[in-house]
Amino acid sequence: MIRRETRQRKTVLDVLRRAGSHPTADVIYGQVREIIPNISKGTVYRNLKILQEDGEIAELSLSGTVNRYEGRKENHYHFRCMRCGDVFDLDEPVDKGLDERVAARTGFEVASHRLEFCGLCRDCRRK
Amino acid sequence: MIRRETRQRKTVLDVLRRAGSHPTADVIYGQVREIIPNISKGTVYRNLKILQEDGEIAELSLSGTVNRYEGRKENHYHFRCMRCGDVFDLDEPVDKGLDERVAARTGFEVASHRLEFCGLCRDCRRK
DNA sequence: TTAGGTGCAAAACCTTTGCCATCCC
DNA sequence: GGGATGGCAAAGGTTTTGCACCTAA
Repeated sequence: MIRRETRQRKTVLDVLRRAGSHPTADVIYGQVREIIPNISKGTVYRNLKILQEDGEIAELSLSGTVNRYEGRKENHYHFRCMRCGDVFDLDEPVDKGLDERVAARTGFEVASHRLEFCGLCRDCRRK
Repeated sequence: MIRRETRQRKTVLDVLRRAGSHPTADVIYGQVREIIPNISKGTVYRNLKILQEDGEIAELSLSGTVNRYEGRKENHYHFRCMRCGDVFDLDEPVDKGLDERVAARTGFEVASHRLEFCGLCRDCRRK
């Protein structure tokens, strides 16, 4: 399947890259609609899926039912505030050897790992 | 709100504790129904939520839309096979100091962390 | 007795899909 | 031209909820 460059797909990617956060599909849809007012939700979902397949973006399946997306490519870790629900990127260094150690110990083929912290963010712990 | 001990809630917890895996709500529903044939799905969902609130069980929000649940209380890590979708518990030692290090670095209050590996399980990598 | 719980069914959500028109290469 | 995409709306699947009836304490 040869990908075609469409305005819709490009805009979805742009919005996500510029977001700097981890928006839900619905939030992305809202922002894209400011640029392409008649874009449909189905198109946003389809393109989010395609961009994932192409490795352009990643789907974050953190807690909760709703998926969130992010545009960064390098692996990094996340912190989710249990009060406000916001998700932050962390600078914590990524342990590159972790995958290999687990692979050696389990016999599984380890492709990647994902580390998520949970607690209260700076703003919420003050309240 | 004072909790009452009902057969339904007790059975949901029992099933999950004995499962040793990470079943979806639907799978739990199926197994509970072998014991209480006329239990409703709503009750299973309600009790899964209550048991979470009480810290008896945990919801795993790994990839995919469907939530999975587990009965273990101590922190431990998971491996998800990207082909068969199964989730395995790992023996990998839990890094107890990790939360504190991140807390010190970020100023967030870190309650816990969750580490998930992704790849191919032993069976699937052979195929 | 009575607040909490259950069953049932409908509603609410999020996401995917089918279809046909449209657009890119 | 022809296959990839988009828009629209309906379908699909999971989870939540309202309500009347129970039931544990």
